[in-house]
Amino acid sequence: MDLFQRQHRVSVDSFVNPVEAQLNYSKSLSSSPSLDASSRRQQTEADVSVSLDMQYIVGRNQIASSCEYSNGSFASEGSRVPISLDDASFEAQTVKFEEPSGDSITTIEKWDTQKYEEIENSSSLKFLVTDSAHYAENTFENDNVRGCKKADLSRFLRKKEKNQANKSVSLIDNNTCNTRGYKSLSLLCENFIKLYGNHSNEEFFVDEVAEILHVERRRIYDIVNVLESLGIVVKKKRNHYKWQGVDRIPFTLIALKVSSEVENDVKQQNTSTIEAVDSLTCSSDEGSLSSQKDDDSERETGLVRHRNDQNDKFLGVLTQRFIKLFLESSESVISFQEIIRLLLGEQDKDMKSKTGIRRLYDIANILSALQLIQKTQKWNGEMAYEWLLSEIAYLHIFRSTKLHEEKINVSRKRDLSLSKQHHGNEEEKSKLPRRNETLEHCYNTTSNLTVSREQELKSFNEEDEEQEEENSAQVGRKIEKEKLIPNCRDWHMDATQRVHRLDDFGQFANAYVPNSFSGPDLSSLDHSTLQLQKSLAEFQHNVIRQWYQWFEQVPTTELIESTGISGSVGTSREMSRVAPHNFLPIPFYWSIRPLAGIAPIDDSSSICEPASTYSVKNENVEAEEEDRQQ
DNA sequence: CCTTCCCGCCATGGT
DNA sequence: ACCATGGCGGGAAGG
Repeated sequence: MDLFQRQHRVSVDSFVNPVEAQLNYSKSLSSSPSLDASSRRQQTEADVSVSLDMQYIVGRNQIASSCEYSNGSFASEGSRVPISLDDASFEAQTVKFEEPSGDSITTIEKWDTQKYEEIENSSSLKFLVTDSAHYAENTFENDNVRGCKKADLSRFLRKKEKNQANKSVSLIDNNTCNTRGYKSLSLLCENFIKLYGNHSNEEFFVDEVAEILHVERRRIYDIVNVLESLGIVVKKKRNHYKWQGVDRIPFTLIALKVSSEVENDVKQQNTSTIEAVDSLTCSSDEGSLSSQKDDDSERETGLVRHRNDQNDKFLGVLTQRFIKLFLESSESVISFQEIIRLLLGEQDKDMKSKTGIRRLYDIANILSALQLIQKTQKWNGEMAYEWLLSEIAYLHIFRSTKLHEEKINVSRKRDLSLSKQHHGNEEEKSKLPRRNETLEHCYNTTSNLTVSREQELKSFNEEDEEQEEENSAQVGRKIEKEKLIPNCRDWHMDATQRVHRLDDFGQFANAYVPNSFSGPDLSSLDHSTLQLQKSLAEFQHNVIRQWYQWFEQVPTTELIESTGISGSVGTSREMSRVAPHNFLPIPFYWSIRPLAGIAPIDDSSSICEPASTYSVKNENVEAEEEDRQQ
């Protein structure tokens, strides 16, 4: 039992790869105690000690542990210990906790709360008993109460008959629905997402959705506005939206990240890229040059209103800025007060910004329903929100290919458990310059897109071959991987039964740039914007490739489910809604369907999805072709 | 009491 | 003129 109280050393850059870190951690438990465990976040200190004194049951197959760094900061889900279920069905819960060596530590049956508490009291292991139980309860038994069955509801959507309506009403419990919690925006958003999930291209009408979800139309707008700013839905026309799918999120995030990088660049030095930048971040009017000053003056005020013609939905803009905050920050946890200050400015924060704060609550609730953020607390007790998506995703984006490959090679040649501290420090120092470099690369590639793409693909294939030649053991590993991928999927599908949202990152989607960057009318875009969009797509393609490589070199002895639960704080309701997908590192998920991901963007035939999904892209291509013809 | 944030009024602007 | 949108803030529910 005291196994978990041991202090473990954590090397700085082991955040790179959660699976790897996981394995290292497993090794460290089973063999030598001084091996690297993981910290998911970069720490400035050389190492930090982690005490694994708290364990959270976060799902069916695992416990998440939280760890406390020696510098006082607190991070969760740093390491995970796998547990196994005797029975496959969740109802017959006999849970066996085992340490990685395989010895069973404890067995608990039936989610017996008392037993949990006994153990919790008698040992250093701490379980979030009630929350886990609650979690299980809610995802199964209460599914009909809290959730909406997609089949029933969409049938209702089609027929729209009164009888069907009654049936649908029964899905939503009438007695529990009265409390405030059951009317929350986040829950509503959850249901909304459950309703459409990743069924891209499905179209819906605001009034219908409102009817289905039993809310006022006004609430739908709240959600839709946020979803739209994330690219999940697109407005077609009045009262008419199209569901693009939750799998747009990664791309929107990438785009946001890129745009904030660009903004930072502009702030620092006024380079010649300014026009391009302007057209990327704002709507692309003809006055891209002249409209530069008032932007700055507005920025001081705090309440930045982008003078986007019809796109200036305050909630949407605020949402994007909200997210950018996390994408820019080196911390994953930002206190709510800080968010208020950063987004709403100082202001007489008594009455006036009350409205803004209300909106921030709205946004935060919706985003947490999307599993992008989660409510937590800082050590000083301050209410804060935590960004839930793994940071690796974004770090990898801005890592230059060369260095990345170098690193892969290095790590491939030596044991993964070796310390990489020096390497990590170097990386830390050269981080900023490389970002710019990458951006430049991003721009430069636009000039010769098709060629560079060919080259890239070619070089990628070559690399692939090289990799196989390089190490014959690699082949075996690869085969193992082949087996593994379906397993991942199985797990994935299996988990879907518990958490519907897991399924939401559906088919791989192509590059997408949200409206707020491109402006609604793609055909009217100027040349540089198109170029930028293409380069973005190129960029994403590159990222995907890198991720694929990353996955390639992960030693695949065993994959461990990752999780979203992290904080020790939070109401049980919130905990109950935590779903793993957010922590499924995006690349990990993507790697399930690598071929789709690697498909060249301009070759729509090789993409597994119907071309209609890529309306943005297609329009883009069309516009481009028009350009050429003229 | 303070924090959170649901509700719905009503101005605005598209059809 | 109609009505879909969505900014906005009162004030209720939760802690």
